[in-house]
Amino acid sequence: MVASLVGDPARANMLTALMDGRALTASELAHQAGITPQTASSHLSKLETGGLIEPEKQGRHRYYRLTGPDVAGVLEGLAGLAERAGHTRVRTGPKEPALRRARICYDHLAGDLGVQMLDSMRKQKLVRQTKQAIELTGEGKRFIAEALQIDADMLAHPRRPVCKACLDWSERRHHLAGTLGAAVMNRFTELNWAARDPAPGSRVVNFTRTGEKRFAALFGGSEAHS
Amino acid sequence: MVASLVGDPARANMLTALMDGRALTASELAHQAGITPQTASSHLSKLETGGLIEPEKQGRHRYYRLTGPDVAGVLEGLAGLAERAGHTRVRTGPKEPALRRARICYDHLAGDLGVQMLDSMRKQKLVRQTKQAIELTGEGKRFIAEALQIDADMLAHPRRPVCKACLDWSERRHHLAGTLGAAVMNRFTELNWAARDPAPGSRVVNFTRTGEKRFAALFGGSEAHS
DNA sequence: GCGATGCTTCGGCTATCATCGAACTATGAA
DNA sequence: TTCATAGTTCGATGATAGCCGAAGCATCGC
Repeated sequence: MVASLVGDPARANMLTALMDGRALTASELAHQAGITPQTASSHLSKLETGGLIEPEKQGRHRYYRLTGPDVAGVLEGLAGLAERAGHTRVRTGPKEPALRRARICYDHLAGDLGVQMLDSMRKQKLVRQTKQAIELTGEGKRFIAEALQIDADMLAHPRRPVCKACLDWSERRHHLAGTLGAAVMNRFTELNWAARDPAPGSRVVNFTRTGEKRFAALFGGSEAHS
Repeated sequence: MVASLVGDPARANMLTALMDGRALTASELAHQAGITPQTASSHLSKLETGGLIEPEKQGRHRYYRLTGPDVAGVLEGLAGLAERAGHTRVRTGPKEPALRRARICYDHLAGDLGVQMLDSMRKQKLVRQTKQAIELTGEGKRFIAEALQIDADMLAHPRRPVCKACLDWSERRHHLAGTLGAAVMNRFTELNWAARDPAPGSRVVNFTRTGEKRFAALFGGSEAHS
């Protein structure tokens, strides 16, 4: 059963550490989970046979990453249930509000700001939502090229859609995923508009003052409240 | 942790039994999971404090149901991951293809036919998708009143939207949930168009010959393949 | 009242599984 | 070659938690 894999605290910690989409080595994951390398090795092999993570050998290191965004989606869903149940066990630090405002979901922006961005993009007709998929409009392609210096043609990927709606557990609405979502988040980091919280294992994203302003200029700071 | 609750086989069986949206008594759930009532009682109280199920007392019976469609959604997601991993442990009966074609998700229709129905409703402009929510159009209200004898005004519910998109793990696309989704499925059963598989714990939905024809007439049988 | 049924609580048994120490393999560096 | 680091496998230990028998409350029917 997949759920029992996620059920163990040590494994859950490792998976949470991988939620930001990076690939981490076995010993880094062991450290994150607070267990010895031997124990971690056992857990990692279980997660691998369960299809939740996949390894990549590089020299004498073994990097592990989540097998796909859908895994991250289910993990977010579980976190949402825990949240809803007032399941306030440990781990409820003071960073909770920050986590709701902006955080990494696999490799793209989630939380209040993530939802706001996708809303604004729809309102500005930069994207068009057909069925469950999202499509970039011509105007949208121009927009990301000019405002964010992202070439829409570079976003094609064999195993992943360019745009995708990902359900946000804290906002219960969609934010932007897919290669575009990842590229936008990446751009924000490069432009020094935002940065991942340096605390190990944290998924919080901190915006700089200028980043906050630019973001508001592009995607509406205060007007779009609903 | 919520995942550890779902991780235990006995509890997973009980939750699976509740996925069709019915409320079952404690002893029925114990039987489904193949355990004694004492053990089941322990499990049920854990699931309750975990916020996954909620009880309703009725005479000397205690009926349990899932606390909401979002719980069913996460369970579907987990099932999807298990499916994707080729996680073919036990329980992979011959009813697999039938399960992909039509099954109960919480209380509404899922699977191939469920996705096809929502697609067709969008194409016929019976519903309008704004953001993550779905709305019934005026034409849609006329349609369900005439074709299915469902009064749109009767669908209001304090804790639940009328229409909602629910992600389908086998099709990876949305099907119709919410009170309308439940009402439609209910109507199909009443009209003898479809029936839940009699096998205990099964989520398969079997369509009758006439049901299949009527469904195709309303929601497109072969034309809408993509 | 009495018995029967549905469900829960308590206590003890047992098995599973996470954990770590120690030893082994493999890659990289000197 | 020799040493160091990254990772794995093996074996033993220990704690958690599922499980059931027995007993205790409720509710229903007579």
